Amino acid sequence: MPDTFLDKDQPANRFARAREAQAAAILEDYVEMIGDLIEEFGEARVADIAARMSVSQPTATKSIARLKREGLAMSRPYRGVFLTEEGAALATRVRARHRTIVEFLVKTGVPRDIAELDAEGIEHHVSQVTLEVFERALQARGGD
Amino acid sequence: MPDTFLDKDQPANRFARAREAQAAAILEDYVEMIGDLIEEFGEARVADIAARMSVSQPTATKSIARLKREGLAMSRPYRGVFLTEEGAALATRVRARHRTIVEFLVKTGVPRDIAELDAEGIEHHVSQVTLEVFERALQARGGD
DNA sequence: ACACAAATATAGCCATGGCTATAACTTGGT
DNA sequence: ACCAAGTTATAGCCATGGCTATATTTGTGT
Repeated sequence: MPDTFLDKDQPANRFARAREAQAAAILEDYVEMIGDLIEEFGEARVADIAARMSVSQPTATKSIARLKREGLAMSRPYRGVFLTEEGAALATRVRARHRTIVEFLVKTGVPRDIAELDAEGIEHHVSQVTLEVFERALQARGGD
Repeated sequence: MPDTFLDKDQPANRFARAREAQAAAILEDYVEMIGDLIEEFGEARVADIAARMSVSQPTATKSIARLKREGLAMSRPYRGVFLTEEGAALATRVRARHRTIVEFLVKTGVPRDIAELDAEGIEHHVSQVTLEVFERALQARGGD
């Protein structure tokens, strides 16, 4: 079980911690989305990644380069992007976490479409402990 | 009642939305902290701001310059930093929101210290609707 | 009054993550 | 086989938010 989602060292104060989380956020988002695209289409094209992120194609290319540097993705020029084992594992964890948060918010009373929007920002800042609390809350009043 | 916390236009997709929230986050953090310092010490010195943000003094100075550009703070060279009316109002809202989120997490079962840490990242991504849901949840099981 | 210490500002560097414009490569159709 | 269209890469720009090193200003103590 992962103790974290993507971090190397833990910072001193809460602001520094939030900054670190933010740095990981984009990587997590890309990895999750690339996973989605591969599942849907069998491959992730740069153009599709850019469209889904609402970002220009060169921006997507640049971020993908960073993913590659970080060992989360692989690609050859002019070909699709694929995830490494590590990237795929991260994608799985990120997706599960996203779902947990959305479902928790919905159960709490937040309309689903708003829960989806909020979860996108929230998910990168929820600690493992809090995530487990959410999961337990879901199971507790789960069946209804 | 504010419909938002700090935004000019609402973006198309969830990732774009999260990016916007992130851009506002630092301003919100600084404004809240400057408010805290003024309350505690009667003024907010650059050095104290830097220390609390765990950031170098020049970095704090640069961010303060941005606050001034955005009309949230005022200062004269080598003097303390103060909030504009708008900045003070934002600080109040941000502080209330922070407290709501922490209390909600605590009520849900998250240890307070962890709730504090998580709230720091989460708070900038919680919509008004979700915040109200949290407030209602607190009132509902509030007294215990 | 002045020197020195402390605080703030400035200069200049870096990486990230946006963008547009353009080059290079792939691919499909004739 | 080749050309056009579509896709990806590259170049080069900008703002943000980090940093260190250094200049400037404030203010304090003798």
